[in-house]
Amino acid sequence: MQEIAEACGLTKAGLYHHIKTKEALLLAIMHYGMDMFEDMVLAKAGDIVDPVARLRECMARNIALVTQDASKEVTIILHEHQTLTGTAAQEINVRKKRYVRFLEAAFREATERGQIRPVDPTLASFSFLGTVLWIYKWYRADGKLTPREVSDGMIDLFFEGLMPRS
Amino acid sequence: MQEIAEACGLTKAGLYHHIKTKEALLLAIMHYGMDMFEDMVLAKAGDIVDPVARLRECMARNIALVTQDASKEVTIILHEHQTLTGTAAQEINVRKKRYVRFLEAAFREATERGQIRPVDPTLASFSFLGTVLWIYKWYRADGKLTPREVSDGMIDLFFEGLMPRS
DNA sequence: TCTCGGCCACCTACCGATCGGTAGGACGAG
DNA sequence: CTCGTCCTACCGATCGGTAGGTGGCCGAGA
Repeated sequence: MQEIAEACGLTKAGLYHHIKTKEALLLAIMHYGMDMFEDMVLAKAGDIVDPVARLRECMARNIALVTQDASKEVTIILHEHQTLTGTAAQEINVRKKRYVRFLEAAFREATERGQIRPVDPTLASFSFLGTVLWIYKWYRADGKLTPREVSDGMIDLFFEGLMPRS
Repeated sequence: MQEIAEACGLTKAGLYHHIKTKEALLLAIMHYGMDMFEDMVLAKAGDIVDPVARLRECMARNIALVTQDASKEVTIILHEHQTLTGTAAQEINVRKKRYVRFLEAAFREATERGQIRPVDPTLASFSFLGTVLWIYKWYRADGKLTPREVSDGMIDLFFEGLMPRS
């Protein structure tokens, strides 16, 4: 809290004038991160009609978010996934679950349209999320891979698969 | 440290008789987790000749490790990935990187043999790891999915892909 | 066989530093 | 004069860690 206050150009007491507790601040940061996510991913990809195209656009935008635009704001949501307690934890979990339901619906729709093999929508969603969100653990902006290379490569792998097309 | 000592049936001073610092204890716990991982995954799957079969066995054993056998010991390595500092961080990073190199080699070998499409081995490895290791964030033993269902479903998705076989 | 010295595991009691948080006032703007 | 912002100065609790002992076990020597 000391360091956060200094970074805001305040003393600790000055910071506590604006927030009630440390956990309330974390909650506000996470809501801010979820806002950014919804603005930059769901709002842009959510109304694409074709479910596979919707999922591809979602993955591209989500990877961009994690690798560049808002890595700090978003990765804190990912890393501190067990930190909040009580109603604060529930608030964020509700917003997270909306994303999972959104992905599940897209996979289900794609299956029904016959665009993809019949797969468990839940497992497909968590596989999608693992591929995309694990990136925050290993990706470094000063590394060999550009955000674009990661994005294109991951999307190709996830949607086109490993096996040679017969 | 207080709680750990009590769980060991010791006082805090008694615990500190056995370890030097809190960080040294975390390092020891992580080495123990890496030992378990290498015993139960690499040692069992490492010498399978066929690279794709090797990767499939690896994924199955890794998912089993995260969902049942050693979730506590292994997930602490995953979650506290930025906690250690200095040489301790290096020690664990070296062991982690060995696993990444092992996966990369398998993907490269599978590509050279023509068993899979030509893909970037690094991206394929991190996609593999994301799928498998993200599980610790969402999987609950008392949930709907059994470890077996997760394992079978994830392996099918990762290796057979989403698209219908043409 | 007895005993004595040393060692090892572990304890009580405590340390300074830092933690999250607050009381009460200063100060500028309207 | 008041209201909202932000400060100085401080709080009790907890943090990681330690000094200095206590008590039991084990091997060596008489």
